[in-house]
Amino acid sequence: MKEYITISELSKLMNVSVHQIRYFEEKGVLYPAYTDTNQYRMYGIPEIYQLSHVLLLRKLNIPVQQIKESVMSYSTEDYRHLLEISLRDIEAEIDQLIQLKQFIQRTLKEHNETQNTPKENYEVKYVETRFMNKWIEFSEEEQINARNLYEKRGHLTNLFESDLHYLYADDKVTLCFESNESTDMRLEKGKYLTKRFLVTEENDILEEINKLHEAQTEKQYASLGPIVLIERSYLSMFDNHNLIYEIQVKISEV
DNA sequence: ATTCTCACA
DNA sequence: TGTGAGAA
Repeated sequence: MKEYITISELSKLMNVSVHQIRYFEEKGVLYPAYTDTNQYRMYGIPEIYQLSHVLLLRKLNIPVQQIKESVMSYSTEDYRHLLEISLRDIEAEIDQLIQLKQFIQRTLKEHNETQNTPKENYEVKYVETRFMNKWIEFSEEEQINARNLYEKRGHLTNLFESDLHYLYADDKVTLCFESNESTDMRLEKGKYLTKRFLVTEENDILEEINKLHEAQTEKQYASLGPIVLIERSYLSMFDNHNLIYEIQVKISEV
């Protein structure tokens, strides 16, 4: 009898919890070799193999129910198929993680940039063509609230994970987000009068729009398109009281 | 030390 | 799909 081990010994051997071993038994994927007179579960070599088999399939995110089916009735072809499915799932996961990684890197980089340039000055800079997806259109007086966000909700999944673009033109505000594909909306490449600023209250935004108009007329720039207000919403993670904005307008020097 | 059951995430 | 607590 001594060549068999108890459940806690098996759990230490395989680095899993005692609980989990019993759970596998309840689900019908691993049974003890026999149960001792004291009702203790006892396990031998075949059970150790079986447990590693189960654990391996679990690592591939295969549900226990399916492991049970596989143990009972799967052909080698079925197993091939099983692994191919897992491969696809794992690759999808890797893609997601890469996306997350890039998001983190972008955010850290942008945060550094905003930290290193606390200047609140206007500057003229060249900006490449950007494609916009129109999301919501509303009038200047209208406020954004949870309700109309919800009612105009589209297929948008990662709401505040990208920069929100507010385009001010013809007394309308159009809320957009940037896209890679070429859509009907676009912001032309060219020189833009730009400024970064922090906002604590809604009113600050309107103020900044007026200031931009002033700066523009002062320097005699003609505007060649909407005023673009970019909200770095995810950067507010670093500071709950402030949102970072960049305001832009395309200009032609006169 | 191990068993079972129940509640919980 | 597990985990944690409590009683036996």
